[in-house]
Amino acid sequence: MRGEYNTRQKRELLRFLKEGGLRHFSVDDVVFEMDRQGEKVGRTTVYRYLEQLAEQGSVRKYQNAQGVTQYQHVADADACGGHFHMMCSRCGNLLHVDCRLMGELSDHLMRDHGFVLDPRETILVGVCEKCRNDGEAVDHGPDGAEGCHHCL
Amino acid sequence: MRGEYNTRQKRELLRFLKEGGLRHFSVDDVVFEMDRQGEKVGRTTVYRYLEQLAEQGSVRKYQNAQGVTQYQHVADADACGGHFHMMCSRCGNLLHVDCRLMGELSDHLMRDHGFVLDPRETILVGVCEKCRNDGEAVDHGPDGAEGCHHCL
DNA sequence: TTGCGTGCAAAGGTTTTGCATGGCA
DNA sequence: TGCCATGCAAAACCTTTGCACGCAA
Repeated sequence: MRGEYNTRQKRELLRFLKEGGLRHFSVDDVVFEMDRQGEKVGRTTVYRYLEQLAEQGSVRKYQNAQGVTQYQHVADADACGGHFHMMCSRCGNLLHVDCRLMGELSDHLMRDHGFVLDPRETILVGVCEKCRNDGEAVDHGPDGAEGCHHCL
Repeated sequence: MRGEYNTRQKRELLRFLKEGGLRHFSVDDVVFEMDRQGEKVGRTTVYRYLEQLAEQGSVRKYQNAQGVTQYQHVADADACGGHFHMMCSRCGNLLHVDCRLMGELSDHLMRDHGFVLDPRETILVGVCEKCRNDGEAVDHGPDGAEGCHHCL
């Protein structure tokens, strides 16, 4: 059965994801950055382990604007279950939205359209404030997560 | 300059898209189905022409859950510009949402989060009514577009 | 006739799979 | 010792690019 053995690769991969907070990575990012930290983990192993974590819900998985799979660790399996995400199509960063309004939208779609919205899978796409101001693509730094100051 | 010549491939491709209504296709779907209709069009040409149409706004382009690029023809370039789309993660169908609530959400994200939501790129993911009732994946037929009976 | 459009073939990039080896329990 | 985990190499996919030929204007 899968996930039985406690190996160095699993330990280090999990540590790496935890330390990354809510950052999102491609498989390449993970391989490259872990290598930089002196932890060699095979690309295949990264794919397989992230897939496994995704199935059990402790990482989320989505496609970025370029069609490359991105992964994000959610410490608590429910940490990102209650809110939504916005992705900036310019810089690719993921922002977290925890609005009453999103709940209302969910309720409405369910009640009036019979559609059960999945916050884990849905990503709102647009252009973030910084990119809009800069007028060009920029990297917002390690995370890009921001609290909403106007609704919860 | 691009788009100058009126070729058989362009004509047929456009006809095919128009006849498809709001269906969404992968490049493979287009090549395969057109071939079945007796219209041979090279895969490369399909890629190039769809890309061209996407740039000028008459087809929308997005990644499905498996990371394969999907295209959808929007007869009028603005036909799908003002509203949002929901995709059922079970059957893959795209539904159209034209709610006041989505407008409110846009306004709020803009005003309070500085985020400019793009209706063309954003796809709400969840499970549609039919799949929820069926309890399993089904194909809802050629389109799947539905009007909203409760808000505009 | 000119030069855009087409499509084959090849390259590019990402992800999956086969298989022999390594290492946990 | 038994069996899962790992990682190399190769395959499988999807998409883009190079290039010679075809065809619209």
